[in-house]
Amino acid sequence: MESQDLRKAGLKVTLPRLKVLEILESAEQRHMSAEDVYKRLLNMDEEIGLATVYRVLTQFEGAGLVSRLSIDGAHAVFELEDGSHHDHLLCIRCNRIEEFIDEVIEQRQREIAQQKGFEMTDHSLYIYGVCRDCQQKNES
Amino acid sequence: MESQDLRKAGLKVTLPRLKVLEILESAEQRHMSAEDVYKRLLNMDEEIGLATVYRVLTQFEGAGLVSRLSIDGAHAVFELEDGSHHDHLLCIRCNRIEEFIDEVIEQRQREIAQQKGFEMTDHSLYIYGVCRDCQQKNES
DNA sequence: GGTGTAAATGAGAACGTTTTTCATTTATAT
DNA sequence: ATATAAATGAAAAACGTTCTCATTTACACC
Ligand SMILES: [Mn+2]
Ligand SMILES: [Mn+2]
Ligand SMILES: [Zn+2]
Ligand SMILES: [Zn+2]
Repeated sequence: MESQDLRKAGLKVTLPRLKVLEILESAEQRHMSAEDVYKRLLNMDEEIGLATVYRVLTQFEGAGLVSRLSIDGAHAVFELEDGSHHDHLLCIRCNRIEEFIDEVIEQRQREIAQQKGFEMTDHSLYIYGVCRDCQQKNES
Repeated sequence: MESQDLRKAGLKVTLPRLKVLEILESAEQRHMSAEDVYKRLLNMDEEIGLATVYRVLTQFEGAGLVSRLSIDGAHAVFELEDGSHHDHLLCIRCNRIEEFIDEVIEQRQREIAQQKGFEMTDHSLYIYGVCRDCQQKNES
């Protein structure tokens, strides 16, 4: 019952919020843009505006239910927050997104921040490349 | 003589391009947004449009003369390309930007890409935090 | 179950950054 | 000097995202 998640987050239980949560939970793609979510809503014949989708996703972010990736110049994408930090690998051909976590990198980042006198609050790491599938498609 | 840099890059030698190059070379801040460059031009009483500044910076990027940082949701910032890759630390209070390079992180990234079957083409790493100066200003 | 109130929504306007369009100007090869 | 392709300025458009404001809705209380 997702209603509890919403109430716990101090948000009223409304149809747009339930539907957006449902989409994020059942999507085959874990990382979705606001536009992706909006299109899915249209397919489900839900008359929910794009502005509402943005609002809801932003509120979910504030409530810690989702996190937002700000990839380069592209759209922001959102994913359900599962409490575990991770970073991302992106295919520049097909936009596939893979996740990874590397403690060595995490630790080095902390050391670099300390060495430069920074109190680290966050970091953002994206590795770009061509995924295995896209490499094969390109063999000539 | 910056004209040579331009000609080498296959770009005609024009006043806007010379001025933008000059600004990037003499700026006290190594990282500048298009707007920053444009404002500097106005101060120098050069009547160069913002669209031209964007165009020139984008061409310089294509020619390998400058590189573009796409920081989170903020403006893009540009810096003169010196051939040496580095990553960035950003102060979330005063927007100060510091540079660093860490071979351990670079190497781990290569390993992660390989492990996931990606042919790595690029990466982007930003560490966010509060710089030393801004920490002191906040002591209560 | 009604009622009142604050919160949430939809539609479209506004936003800030960046790109495009198009008529005019300019650099450069001849 | 001339011709031609490239570069420019100004304004409009594009883009993703946020805001405004009139209307609707959730839900605390009776
Ligand atoms: Mn993820
Ligand atoms: Mn730099
Ligand atoms: Zn791919
Ligand atoms: Zn600072």
